[in-house]
Amino acid sequence: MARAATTSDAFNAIAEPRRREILTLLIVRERPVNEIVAELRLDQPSVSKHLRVLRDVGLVRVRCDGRRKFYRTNAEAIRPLHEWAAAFERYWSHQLIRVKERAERAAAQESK
Amino acid sequence: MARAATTSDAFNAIAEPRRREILTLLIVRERPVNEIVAELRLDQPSVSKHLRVLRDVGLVRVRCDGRRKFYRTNAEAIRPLHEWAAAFERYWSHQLIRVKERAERAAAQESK
DNA sequence: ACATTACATTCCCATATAGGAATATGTCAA
DNA sequence: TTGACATATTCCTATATGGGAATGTAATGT
Repeated sequence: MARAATTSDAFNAIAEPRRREILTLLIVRERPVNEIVAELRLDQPSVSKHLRVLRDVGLVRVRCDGRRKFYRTNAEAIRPLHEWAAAFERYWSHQLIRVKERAERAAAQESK
Repeated sequence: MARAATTSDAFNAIAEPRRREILTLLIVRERPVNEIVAELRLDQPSVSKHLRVLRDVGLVRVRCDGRRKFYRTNAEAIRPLHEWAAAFERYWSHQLIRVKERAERAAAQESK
């Protein structure tokens, strides 16, 4: 089998750096497509395709107004990612403590 | 261009569900490959290949002991993901507040 | 009606899988 | 040495891109 589709879930969708940039841009406020194009300096079709992926997994929402479409990030859809990563939080704290302790022991050793 | 390599960064590496399972398993304690195989019921070559990807992006570390290799999750490498997602945290809080307020207004309207 | 603006979709292609099967490499035990 | 055990790598293949170019579609202005 090949790699899972980018639209299979938020984890796959955010693997693409451009899509993360779009999400960061659209969390501040909604924007029409041409503004995203101008801001990120990407081709319009490229932006539309990324937005399609983001929309498919619920990471962005659209509001239509005439011929313009305003997109905005749906923060709620990023929560699962945050929670998955947060489960490791206490471990890196521990690792930092261990690193700190080791450094302190080394410093104490050195000063002898 | 095709999709970025799974080894290009942690975001791409964790897009694969099996790799996330491996990371969750190996955060508790280090384990030799055959234990991962048994625990997750995957083929050994598959596990080795996933571990290779995880190792390339620094998400796991190895300790060799005779013919066995003990892998463990390097929590520190998950931190960037956590921080990226955390930047959206306050927005979903806001969204939740808005949803709550809307629900309350609707309820108030209904009771009239 | 017609040109223009704003987006979306389609086609083509080079590239990177992930899984399965087979094989290679490295280490220990008798 | 030889065989068993533990892990890694290589081949093969179907599939899914992401970028570029071209085209489709819908709404607006004149």
